[in-house]
Amino acid sequence: MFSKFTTLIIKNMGIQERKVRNRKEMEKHVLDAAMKLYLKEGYKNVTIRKIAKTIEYSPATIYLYFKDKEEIFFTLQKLGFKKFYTEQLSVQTIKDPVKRLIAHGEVYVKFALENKEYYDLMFITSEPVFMFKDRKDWDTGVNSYDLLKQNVKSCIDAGFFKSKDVETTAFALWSFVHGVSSLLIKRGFMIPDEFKKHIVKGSLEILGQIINSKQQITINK
Amino acid sequence: MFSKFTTLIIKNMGIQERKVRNRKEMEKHVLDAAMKLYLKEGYKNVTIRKIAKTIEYSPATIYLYFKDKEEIFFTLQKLGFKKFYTEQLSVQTIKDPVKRLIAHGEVYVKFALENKEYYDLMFITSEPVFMFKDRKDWDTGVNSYDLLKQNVKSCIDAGFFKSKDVETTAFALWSFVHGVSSLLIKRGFMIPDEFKKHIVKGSLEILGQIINSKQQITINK
DNA sequence: AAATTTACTAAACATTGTTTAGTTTGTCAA
DNA sequence: TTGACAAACTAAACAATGTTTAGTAAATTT
Repeated sequence: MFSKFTTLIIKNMGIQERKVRNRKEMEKHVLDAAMKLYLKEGYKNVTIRKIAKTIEYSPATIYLYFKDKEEIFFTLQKLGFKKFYTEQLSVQTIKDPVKRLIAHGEVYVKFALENKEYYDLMFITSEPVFMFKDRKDWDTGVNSYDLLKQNVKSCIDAGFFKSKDVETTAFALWSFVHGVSSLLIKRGFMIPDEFKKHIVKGSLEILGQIINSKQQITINK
Repeated sequence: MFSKFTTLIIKNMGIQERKVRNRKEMEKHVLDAAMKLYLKEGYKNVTIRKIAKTIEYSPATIYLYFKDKEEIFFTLQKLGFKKFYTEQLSVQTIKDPVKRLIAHGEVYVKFALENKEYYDLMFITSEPVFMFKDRKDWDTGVNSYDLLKQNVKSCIDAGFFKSKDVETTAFALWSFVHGVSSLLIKRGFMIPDEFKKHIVKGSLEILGQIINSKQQITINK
């Protein structure tokens, strides 16, 4: 009876685990297919039917894994925020507050330009109209902004920046890196390719100047 | 024979003019209806059928005035650029280059926040996938950017800014005001309303600091 | 008055997201 | 192993979309 009992549990658990695994695999297939289609021709190109054809299932099956099309994009967005937050954490090892904040800005723009589609979904497009019923879904986004404010505060505490208003300064810095990123992503065609690197570099130098502002004034060249 | 000839022309011209007038009126009706729907619930809410119902014509009629839905939005975009350029021109009366450039930035953000939908169509959304076959369609956009570069150059010539690179500096400034504008428009819900004015003001002060950078260093408080 | 052009529309088409109702397959107690 | 049950999947249909076609009625020209 003991063996029978255990085998039952073991069997159940094995099956249950496989089922969870299968479900996650299926979800991933859908997300991968959606991202692939989005990459190729944008939001309009991502149809449930095309996703279904890509993963070789019927359209109806997709609705067993995602409530609707919106949820698919919302999930992709969440994945983007997760990756984004992880990459941003990497700068926290830098001790010097100014260097850290500058690196933070660089990582931000780097992420945006290396993950254009994610960035688009996260901060530009309004397509997957946000589902902000659960605040926790927005968590990594909030965490990222908190991280920025924390790093801004370190600089202000160390005597940098003209203003001592953390909130406003953080917003201004965010605006700057977001502006650089989104213009390059959405209006990149306006700028010749050979200029782009130069422009990013130049913009980041200006970012450095903003952060360093107070210090440089006292130096008085 | 003379009178017959002239009356013919006059008659034709009257009819022709009325036809042109009618056509323009109809186009305006369509555009107004589209904008009204867009305002209420965004791009997804603007359907040809709803526009048709609003203006009390059949859906097919709309296709006599616009090639497709895209062209409707493209036209709205062009109207936005026109308004945008006109408003920006107003700062050109300011003689002092620094004051002029700061005012330019203020007018930019002001336009964006007062014409959120236009700004969205012009610089954020990718929905009306751009029709850039004719460069002239993009003219007022280019003019606006040229205006900015001109104003940046005046400041650089007058000894402001750390960098002497007009192209990069102009892009950085554009990034900044675009970042402020687009974040407020698209992610405004993240910021309590009572902070918004404060944040805009603070950001514009930072903009002023960037522009004034060289000057302030030599002053050395 | 006849011919022609213009302004308009009803009806249809293909494509979309999504639901329903049902089938097939897998799981498990007996 | 078998019969009941649940899980996984799908064909077919639905309503809404952008757009086209083929045609009508009115305005205009000849």
